[in-house]
Amino acid sequence: MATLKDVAKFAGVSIATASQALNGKSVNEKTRQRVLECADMLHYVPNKGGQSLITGKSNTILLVIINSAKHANLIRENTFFYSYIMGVLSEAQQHNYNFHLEVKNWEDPDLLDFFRVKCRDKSSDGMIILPQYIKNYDFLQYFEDFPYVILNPCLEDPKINYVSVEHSYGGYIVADLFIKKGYKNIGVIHGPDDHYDAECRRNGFINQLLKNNIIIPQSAQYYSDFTIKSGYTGTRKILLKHPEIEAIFCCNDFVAAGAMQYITESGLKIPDDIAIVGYDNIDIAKAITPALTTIDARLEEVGGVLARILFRQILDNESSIHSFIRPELIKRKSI
Amino acid sequence: MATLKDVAKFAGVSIATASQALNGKSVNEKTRQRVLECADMLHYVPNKGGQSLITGKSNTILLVIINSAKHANLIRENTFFYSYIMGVLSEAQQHNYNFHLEVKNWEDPDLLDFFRVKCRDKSSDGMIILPQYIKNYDFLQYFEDFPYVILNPCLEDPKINYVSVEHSYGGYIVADLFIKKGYKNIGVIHGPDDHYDAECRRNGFINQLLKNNIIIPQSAQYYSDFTIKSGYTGTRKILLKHPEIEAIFCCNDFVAAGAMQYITESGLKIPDDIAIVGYDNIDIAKAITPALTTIDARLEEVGGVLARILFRQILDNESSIHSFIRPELIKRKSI
DNA sequence: TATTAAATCTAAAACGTTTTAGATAATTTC
DNA sequence: GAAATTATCTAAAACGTTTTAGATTTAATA
Repeated sequence: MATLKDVAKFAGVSIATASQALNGKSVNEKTRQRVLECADMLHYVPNKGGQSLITGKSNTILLVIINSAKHANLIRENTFFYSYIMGVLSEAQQHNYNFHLEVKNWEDPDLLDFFRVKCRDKSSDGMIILPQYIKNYDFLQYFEDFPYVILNPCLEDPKINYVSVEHSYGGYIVADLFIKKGYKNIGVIHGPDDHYDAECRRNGFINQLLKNNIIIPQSAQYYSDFTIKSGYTGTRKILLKHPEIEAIFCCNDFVAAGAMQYITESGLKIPDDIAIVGYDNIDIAKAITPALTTIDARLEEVGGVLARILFRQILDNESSIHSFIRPELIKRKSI
Repeated sequence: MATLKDVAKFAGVSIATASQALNGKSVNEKTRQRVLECADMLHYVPNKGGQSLITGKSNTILLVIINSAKHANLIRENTFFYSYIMGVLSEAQQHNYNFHLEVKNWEDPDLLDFFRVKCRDKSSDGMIILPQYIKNYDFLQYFEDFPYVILNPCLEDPKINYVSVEHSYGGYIVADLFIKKGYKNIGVIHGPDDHYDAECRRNGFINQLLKNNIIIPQSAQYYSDFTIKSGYTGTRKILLKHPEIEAIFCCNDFVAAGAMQYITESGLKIPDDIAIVGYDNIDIAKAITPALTTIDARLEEVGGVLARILFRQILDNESSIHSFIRPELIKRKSI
């Protein structure tokens, strides 16, 4: 495999000149052409390791998804991560950066070590962290000057870099929609109680109802694990006890799909008998019948924003960057 | 940031000894302990660039999805890629390898160059290629000894490394199922005509029907672009002309979802009035009502197999590896 | 033409590892 | 106790770049 040395020798110049010619530094135009020709002829491609060693840059960004082992399937089955990934990836490609992906568990005994290493081994220039099921942020101790950004951290410390999707606002929108529609008998299927984003949705939703003097009894609330199945069983549980229910807010679109399966099987009509609202707006929301009214968590956009914030740190040396994104209602046919 | 030199100095040994101590080579156990302690104390982490430069390895594998610009949304919206990704990623992590992802288009003017560079810049040790909408395999010219594996190449050249999912068999299964159920009036919504996998399904399906003297008129066949929408319009087009149709084979689960939307809206019952079979077995298949009978393309498993074949090249220096995977029927409620 | 300024090039250092061949020290063997 | 063996260590080279400071050549000025 040809190296810069070979190219230089072939072109009859020094290594330094060859390097400069290839990197657009000032050299005589005639020699530049000669070097470029030789590089081409020898199929020269710069060695990334060599470049990285001297520049200290890898031209790579790293996306880390941290999951809870208790909910292992969340990552594999919940394709909304795919949207984040595409958002980040496309931004990375626009910056001519490589994209590196890792999935870790909070329970991994080497989790802290993972971060320690990744912040120091120069394999990436910055890190985007998607923490599911918050445990703690001990790992931040290793970051020092290493660029990073966290999605929806549960502590909004002004010093850390983060993007916050205002899920409590998302919950608020749904509550407001229910109120406007005049629903009084309402059910809700929450996310897992240790899932921060789900907690925000829950609070936004419940509080707005409270303000309008609507209280949902505990027996009309169910804590799901975000899966279709738990949406199904949750809905059954609620409806058996509360046949009067007119509308159900589901913490995500999978749960909504499960809810709709149960409701349809029971011979009830959506939205006439029971209205359903989901959350996230993943592809499933468009696929099911009737098409699901849901809250668009703007997943791909969030991925892009995360990446851009990271690049502001990497390229412009900014710090303490925060960004807030409001989810929005997507009206379809289920309410 | 501490380097090996620092660790060595601190421990009072040479750089060589420090390196050997850290890499489990034979050194006196007492000095090893000393070196490890110092490394720890200084927060030492080996620099990847330096390592890669000398070893020629990056401990990284690269997954490249090649799409057609004409069908740009396929990648972003069709989350079955997510399953491939998870399959590859988890295998990579088990080998302690990093995972890089790229999405390219056949139309990218720099596509060839991309491969030329990636095969030579030492940023990865091998490449998995998922070509959608086959154009050609010119890029293989750059691979020489660079480890790679292709999913479903349209040319099954014994010299190249590939995994072949027998989609024609998948098509065959569905045809057989329809025949066993006694359906005579059958509709089919194909994938795009320039999509190789879709072509295989089509042929397997059509041929098996032919063998049983069933011919589907052109007006009961529709070429979709794999989206929900085209499933919807395709189904409408077919059913308006052929109200007698009893079953429809959809080229993927999105299309099946669209088909089901139209059918349900028309007041028809699935599967009583019309049976539907999808393809892929992505999450949507479980989410829609009734749950979709479909062909499991074993996406995550395929990702794992691809990665393992790549590692056989990287680690064991094997070559010309082929693997064949049979899709299988998943019976649910739509037939 | 001599002097100065600008353009062009290069030698050498540096980045942080791993590995090899050999030096030194410790241990075993007879 | 000397010779042979083994264990332990190190100096130096190598990997392939980029960058810096200065050397050389060329062009511009007076």
